[in-house]
Amino acid sequence: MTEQQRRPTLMDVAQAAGVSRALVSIVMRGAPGAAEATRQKVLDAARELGYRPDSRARLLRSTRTKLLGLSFSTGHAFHAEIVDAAYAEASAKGYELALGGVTSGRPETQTIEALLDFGSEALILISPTLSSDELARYAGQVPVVSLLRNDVGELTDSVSSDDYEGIRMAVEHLVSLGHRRIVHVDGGTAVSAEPRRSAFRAEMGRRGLEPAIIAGGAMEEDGMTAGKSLGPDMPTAVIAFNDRSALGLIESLRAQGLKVPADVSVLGYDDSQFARLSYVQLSSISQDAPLLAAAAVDRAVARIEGTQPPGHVVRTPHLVARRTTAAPAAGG
Amino acid sequence: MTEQQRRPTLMDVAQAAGVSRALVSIVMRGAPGAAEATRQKVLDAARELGYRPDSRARLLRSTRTKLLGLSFSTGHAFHAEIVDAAYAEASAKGYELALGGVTSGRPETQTIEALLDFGSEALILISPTLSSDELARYAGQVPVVSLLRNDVGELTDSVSSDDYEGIRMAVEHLVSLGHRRIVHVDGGTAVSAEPRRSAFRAEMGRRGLEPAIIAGGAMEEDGMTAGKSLGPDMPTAVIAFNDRSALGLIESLRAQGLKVPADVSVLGYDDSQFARLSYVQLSSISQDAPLLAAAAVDRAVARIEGTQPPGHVVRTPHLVARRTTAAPAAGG
DNA sequence: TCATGTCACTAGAACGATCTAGAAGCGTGA
DNA sequence: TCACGCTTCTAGATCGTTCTAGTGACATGA
Repeated sequence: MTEQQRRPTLMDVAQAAGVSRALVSIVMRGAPGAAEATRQKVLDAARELGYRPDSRARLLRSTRTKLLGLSFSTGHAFHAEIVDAAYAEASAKGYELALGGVTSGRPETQTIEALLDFGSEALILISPTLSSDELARYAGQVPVVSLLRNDVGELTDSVSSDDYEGIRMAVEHLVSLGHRRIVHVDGGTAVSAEPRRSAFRAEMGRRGLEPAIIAGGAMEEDGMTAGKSLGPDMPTAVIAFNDRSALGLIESLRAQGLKVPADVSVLGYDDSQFARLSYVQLSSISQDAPLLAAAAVDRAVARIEGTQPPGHVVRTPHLVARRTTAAPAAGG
Repeated sequence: MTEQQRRPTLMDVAQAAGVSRALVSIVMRGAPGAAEATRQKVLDAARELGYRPDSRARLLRSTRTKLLGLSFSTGHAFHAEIVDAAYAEASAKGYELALGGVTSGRPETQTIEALLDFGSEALILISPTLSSDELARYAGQVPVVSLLRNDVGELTDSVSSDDYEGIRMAVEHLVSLGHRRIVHVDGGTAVSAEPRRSAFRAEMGRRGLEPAIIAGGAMEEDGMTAGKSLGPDMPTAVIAFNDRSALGLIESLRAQGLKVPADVSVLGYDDSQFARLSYVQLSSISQDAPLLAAAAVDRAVARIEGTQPPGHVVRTPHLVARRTTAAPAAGG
């Protein structure tokens, strides 16, 4: 049943239309240099045969691939949002996206190699875990844009959100509501956990408050665990490393019979889809995935097409106040 | 800074090693036909120059690409789990994976075209929404495997989980716990919502029970809404369309002051990562993503390498009983 | 000694597109 | 009439591989 017939080539179309291969190439590319009548004739023949240009051959000849490689972690919902936005921005700029998934069994380097093999003209890496040196090695081959992480050395571009400013806003928000005893459940070894930790320390210190930090992580489980250890000395507000941790934290507080935000305010980070769920309504710091993604794509395209040196773009996050933060109880 | 020097080719390596291009090609492919000493000499030269085979040229010449196209929906965590497993299975079979994301702004056809342009030798589509006819058109070009959906016509392969059996197990589980008043919150227009609906009707009917069905969907919000409409005539158990819906449902029940599973048992579907979260512990029907993914990859590879006709693989799901299902209260 | 086979290697033609250089057709002005 | 420029079209080289068909060297067996 499956007709495994050879797929038509430029040559076939050329013969069908009675012109040369070169002219068919011109028409298919939409390049100038073909009379309108011939153009139509060729297009008709191509449609008739079901011709589809062979990108391998095309790309081999014309060093341009118009392809951006994007690596992301499967399982990070926040990354998925970035992928969405990146698709839109890339296609608006006339580029296609090659996706590479990083999973537990598939290290980042392997994903990057695959993206390069596809012919990516630039790489956009979401929260890369490679060292600056390793990144620099790739950056010698193609422009590399690190997304959500900015300590990547001079040869790699970066587009990130201002972690300090995000935490400052978080502290500011809670303090202005009247909170004084605020705890930060950190991100452990996750990318950008450290800058947030130190930002928290600095901003609390600046206000003369005690910067209590508890070990956490990037997942619900981490928030759960942190929530339990909070027990004896319960603060009036908690800033979680991210939304997923915040969700686990809230769950743990509930289990302890505490109400959010009546007894404890909880602030997330990322403003992910979880935060927006109607039954969660998590107050969160938004890094604005679509904007970041667009900026990263723009940066990659600029590097490909221009001769600009690598640069570091930092965007300011913003606070999205929902239902999990409020003024502390009178006795707090 | 960025040295934009031409990347080395087979020719460069050949000259450096003092042999012919063909021999370098043989060595790089690990093909037989080269003396060990020469092999080493060539490999050294290649390493020295930082040679990396140009996949475009390679693929152009050897019609084989060893590439499987996989389309998935960003935002579906369950799909991400499949992607993970597919990567592992594909690489075990010596294939690379090309990922294509389907988003709201990027229809399935566009994703498929992109995957074909990359040179995919077969397509694996997770829950495709195209009609059988449209799928058949693509199936004329390359083998197409539909994952999680099996009503795809004769020309398209499919790997799916037995929805009837899944629902049967769900009903069986709840009935054996002592439940009689069971409601199914369905998946609305989602893929495989219909087979689950009718399976529920049949299995309840077979037991002489009333098959109550409430309109739902695939997201938390849908479960929330359904949960509210349950109000006046609360059943003792609910089978949700999937885990996300189940989560919303549980949240809605909680808001109504009901305890799960003491007052109402809730059963999910997919056994996704959400179900496994320690604070959720959702009982669920597992479709076993890794197994399904592996089966789909196997099927695709078999179709590529053999001459088998399209086929439909159906796997049996299994029940994972956790903490959200229990015997109904005495008065129930 | 000579056909035969095996092994290591090579020259040159593919693959299917794009690109360069140039040819053909046609109108225009000197 | 001829040179010139413009538009439209074509032949052939080219991209970096793999594949086909072979070549030469050497060993083997009759």
